[in-house]
Amino acid sequence: MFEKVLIAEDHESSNISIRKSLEDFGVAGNDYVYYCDDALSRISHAVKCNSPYDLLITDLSFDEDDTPQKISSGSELIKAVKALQPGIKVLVFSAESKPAIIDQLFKDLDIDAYVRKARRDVTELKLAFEAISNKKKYLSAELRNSIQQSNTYEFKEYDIVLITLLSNGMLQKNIPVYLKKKQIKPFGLSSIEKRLNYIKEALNFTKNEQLIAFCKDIGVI
Amino acid sequence: MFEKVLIAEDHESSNISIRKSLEDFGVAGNDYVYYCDDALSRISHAVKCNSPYDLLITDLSFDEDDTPQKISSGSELIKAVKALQPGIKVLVFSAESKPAIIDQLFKDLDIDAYVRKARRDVTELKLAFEAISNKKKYLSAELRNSIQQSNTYEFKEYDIVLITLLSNGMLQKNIPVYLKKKQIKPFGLSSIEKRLNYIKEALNFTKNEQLIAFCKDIGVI
DNA sequence: GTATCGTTTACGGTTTCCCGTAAGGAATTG
DNA sequence: CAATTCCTTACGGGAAACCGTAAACGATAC
Repeated sequence: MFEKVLIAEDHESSNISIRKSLEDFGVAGNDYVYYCDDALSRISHAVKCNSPYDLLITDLSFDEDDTPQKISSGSELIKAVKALQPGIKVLVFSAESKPAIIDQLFKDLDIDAYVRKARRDVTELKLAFEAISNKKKYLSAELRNSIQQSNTYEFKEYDIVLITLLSNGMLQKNIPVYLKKKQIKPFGLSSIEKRLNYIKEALNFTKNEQLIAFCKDIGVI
Repeated sequence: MFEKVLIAEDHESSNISIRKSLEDFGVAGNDYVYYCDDALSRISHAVKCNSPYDLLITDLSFDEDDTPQKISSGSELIKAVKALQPGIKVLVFSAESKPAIIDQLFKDLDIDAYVRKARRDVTELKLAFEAISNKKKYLSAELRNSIQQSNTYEFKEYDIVLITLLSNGMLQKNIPVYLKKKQIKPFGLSSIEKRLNYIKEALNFTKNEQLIAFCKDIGVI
């Protein structure tokens, strides 16, 4: 069972529900914050006071507002927190449904549970608490499946540059001069054509328009 | 003040928070459902019993699951509900942030308030309750701005068809046969080229890629 | 009927894109 | 220092898109 839990969630409504499900689960000592920076300083302070948190519950995306933040996303927060307190358990609670992104959380950030904001999310939160307190990981069967099936193309930074330029209306034949100016290699028109072709082939697309639409959908541009 | 409120929201966590903010606002009589079909039958029943709901609070997107639904989205639900009970007030509570979509809700479905699931959403919910009970509409200043900015060009249905086809990878020169088959006029290649040119000119774009990116951003495709 | 106006379609020249092939360069290996 | 391999760039022919102009069509008015 957890003694101290920290909730980092910017949406008031979600924040309330997380707190409520923690209470239902029998966890009394929980704190909540609406900003990543606040979360990190709480963790840091708790570690210094020798009363560290057992569990961090965090969203992935945090809205920007008039309070500028050093840390602006859940994954950055997790990275920073684990640097301070490697043993802390982490539960991510987010609306994100893209398999590739969720997969990375477990692999790169070694999180302990992922619960998607969805139909039975509160029920799942409790299952996740249960699992973590038994030193297990938690991911719903549904999401586990979609991760296995997902074999999306992994966009490199170079790809994003090209696609962004196209989406800004630059003529393909003018991209070489831009890349040369920015010292991005390769800058030959042929290389650019080849790369775009390669991407489209990998995704089974034929036209740039399709690619742009796809990238907008999955959020890489 | 409202006497009877119905909440249609599939996410357990959001559902809980909406109920809580209604209570805080002093509304005792609220019902909640997790499916659109349930919502419609509740409304229908209440109308028949001569004790109709004053307010419907609904999400826009509902996850599919193993319980197949006739109505699968909030906007369909609103349409069906208004057919039964034209006078009912409607508050949409959703994570959707695309200006075009939110704008349509007010214009086409004549909703009374839109609150985005975001940082201070519970506070906004209460402001929206307040506004509606004073027979006013509610939309946050932030969203009002983004709607004004994105409304530089009004997309017709024909435009959407063309842009969607392009974003699906169809060659421009093949669009005429498609339109002819679907009996959409005009279908001449020249007309298509002219129309696309007209749209791009209006938005100050030069390339299709730019147009696709823009439409994805504001949510018309 | 014919004149007029606006819209739709057809056509042709130019530009851009697409795509295969080959040449140039750098790093690696024997 | 060749030989190789891999990556980058150059080139050229053909396809598609772009763009202006003119012809065809349809509705309306006279």
